[in-house]
Amino acid sequence: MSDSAQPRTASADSGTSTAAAFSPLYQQIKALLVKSLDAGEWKPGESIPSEIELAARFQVSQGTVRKAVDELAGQNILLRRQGKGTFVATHLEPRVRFRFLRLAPNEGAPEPAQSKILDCRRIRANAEIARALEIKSGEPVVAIRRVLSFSNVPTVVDDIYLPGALFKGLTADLLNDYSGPLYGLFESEFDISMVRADEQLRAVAAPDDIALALGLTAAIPLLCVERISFTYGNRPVELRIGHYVTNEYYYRNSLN
Amino acid sequence: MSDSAQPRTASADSGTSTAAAFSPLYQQIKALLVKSLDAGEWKPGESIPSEIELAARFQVSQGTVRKAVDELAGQNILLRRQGKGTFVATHLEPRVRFRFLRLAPNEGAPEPAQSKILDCRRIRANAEIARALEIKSGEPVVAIRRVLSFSNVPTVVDDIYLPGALFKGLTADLLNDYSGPLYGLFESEFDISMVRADEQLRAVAAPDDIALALGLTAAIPLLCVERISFTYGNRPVELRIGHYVTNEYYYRNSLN
DNA sequence: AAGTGGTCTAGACCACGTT
DNA sequence: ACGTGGTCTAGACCACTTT
Repeated sequence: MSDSAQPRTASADSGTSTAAAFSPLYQQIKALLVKSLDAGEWKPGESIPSEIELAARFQVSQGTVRKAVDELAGQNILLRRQGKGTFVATHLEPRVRFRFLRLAPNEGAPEPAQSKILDCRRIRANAEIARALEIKSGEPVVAIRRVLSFSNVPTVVDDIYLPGALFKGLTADLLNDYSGPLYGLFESEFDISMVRADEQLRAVAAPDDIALALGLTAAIPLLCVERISFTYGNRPVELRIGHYVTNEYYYRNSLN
Repeated sequence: MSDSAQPRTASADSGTSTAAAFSPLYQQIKALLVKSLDAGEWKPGESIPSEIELAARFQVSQGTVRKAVDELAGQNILLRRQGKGTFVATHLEPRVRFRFLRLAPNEGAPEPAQSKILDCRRIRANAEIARALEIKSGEPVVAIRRVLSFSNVPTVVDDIYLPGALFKGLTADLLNDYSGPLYGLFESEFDISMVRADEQLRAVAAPDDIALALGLTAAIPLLCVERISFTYGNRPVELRIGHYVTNEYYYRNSLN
């Protein structure tokens, strides 16, 4: 085997416009890996094939597979463990949990949250929900309201909206019977992995119903967090509007 | 030259405890590069030597230099430009500006902010400032208050605290004569590059003086952002407490 | 044409975990 | 001992920018 280092050009010319998009081999491998993940070939928590096996499967060198896997590991989609293998990230591992829950106490160590479901019903998407989930207005949506407490202090009210088509058997009973992070339930019961999220943060006066759910007597300022979560391929699968009490807790962030 | 792939072990045993910390070559190179950046060998905006030159200088292969540079580029400390070279990141480039200013308008495209200095004086560090900046209580600190406006709407009040020892000639006049991002001024006038920051976010009722500075009539909820900024080597060099009006703007964030 | 970073390969060896 | 990911090297070629 002599030189075979030429990347296979990914996309054909679309006819009209400029040059064909050049796509490096490792990007193509990366896309293939994501496709397999999306198809459920490897489930969260499981290991994917070794680099050598993947190299053989895709007919590229181990180094090229490595670069593809490196990027997916950098996006926290895969998890490398030296000596053991490469694993599909899961929200059931404690290590990953605080990636999406950014509340930390002003003092002391973080504690696990207790969740209480206040409501779970099927509604039709209004314009805002439809836009966020990229579905049509009027399509079915599961609407959940829950309270998160730390050390028995109610701290967060989340309003969660999920595409009905993807969450068929989701009921209040199922939610109540489950303890652990919601995203873990979504993985194990509905085969939906949350991979990334965008958030918009604002300070607002507590709306009446939220204040009530939190046991607040006045409309104190709350941190309003509007989140859209995405699964593989940047497909939005959750809209979540949270209201956080930020007296004893704060939202932590890092700028790089 | 045969095999010379053995990494030079970085640290000697400290005597007491367990095995010597293994440090890969590229990490050592990375540390050397940061050291040079910190020493001002290459200034923000300038290019660093080519990979081939660096490989010769450090007596390693180009691939090892590449991995070190890759990581620094991933941290936004360096900036790679194909065909041109590798450059030291600078806050004067528009591309980098929105990395540290996370306010985006509810509608429309982001606009540049106008800054107005309300105050600039030298004070002594109280306990909170001293802890954040890792200096002693009572040491000199530059305290700045400014307002940021978008389209002439006052939106942010920042209280900024800087170690006096590092910002000798910083005066209100200097700040007023300057237009552009503060971090750009810090780079060009004081040789201090902001590389990373940690933030704590809370919703608070507007304090009186802040409300006054923003032209608010009532104590509406504000987003309070407490930021500690770091230069090379994780040395804290700025404490900044911002209060944001989040009616027309929001704080954007991404979770990965 | 020359120089830069970007991709790809092949092979050696190291560190870690399991068998 | 073996298999996994992690590091390091050397060399070829590609893509982009400047001379």
